[in-house]
Amino acid sequence: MKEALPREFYIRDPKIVAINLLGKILVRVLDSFYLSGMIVETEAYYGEDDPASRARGGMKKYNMPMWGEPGRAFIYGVHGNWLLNIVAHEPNGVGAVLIRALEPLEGIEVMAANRGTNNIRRLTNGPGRLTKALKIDRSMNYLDLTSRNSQLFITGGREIDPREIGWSHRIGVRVDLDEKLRFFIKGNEFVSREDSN
DNA sequence: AGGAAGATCTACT
DNA sequence: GTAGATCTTCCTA
Repeated sequence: MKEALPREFYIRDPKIVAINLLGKILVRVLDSFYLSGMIVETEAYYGEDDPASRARGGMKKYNMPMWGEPGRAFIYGVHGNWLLNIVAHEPNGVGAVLIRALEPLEGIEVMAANRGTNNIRRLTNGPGRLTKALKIDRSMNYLDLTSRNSQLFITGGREIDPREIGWSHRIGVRVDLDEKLRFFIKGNEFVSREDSN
């Protein structure tokens, strides 16, 4: 199996990281077997100047990872769901990328059991759904995703042609930035929702 | 101590 | 398409 993506991958503008994470593989090591899926939908979040970011309002105990080391997990809860982000920013910056949807690859039966459904398309096509399918919760906060020794890491997947990528405003936020910061693989059936450019 | 908001999900019509 | 459940965290007192 391939190596984990190196730390340098995440030491860039969150928007660049969000786009480049499309097509990569998220791997969850559970007991002695693997659950994995290809990342098909992401969103970029910035620092205190981003009204939709959890960094808005300054550093708190729960959002500290956004100021921390790129390539680590940032996990927090909304509406009773855990959401998985990857810390991503330029040196001395603040930011993270939300993983919004996966295309399931390995361990589909286990994911189905974790989710309590046999509908493959609904296994991991949303930020709260994929964390449940892969058994990701707050205990994995700030875990290093650049190490193959971690229970959660990211490896290279397939190359995505820029023309395969669609984008839209971020979903579920009340006040968004002018720039469209949600990215997805066009036509992929595991994207949470298809939107126009 | 209590209330409200929020990067969501499910079930139902 | 809409309503209600959900639960962590923050803000105010």
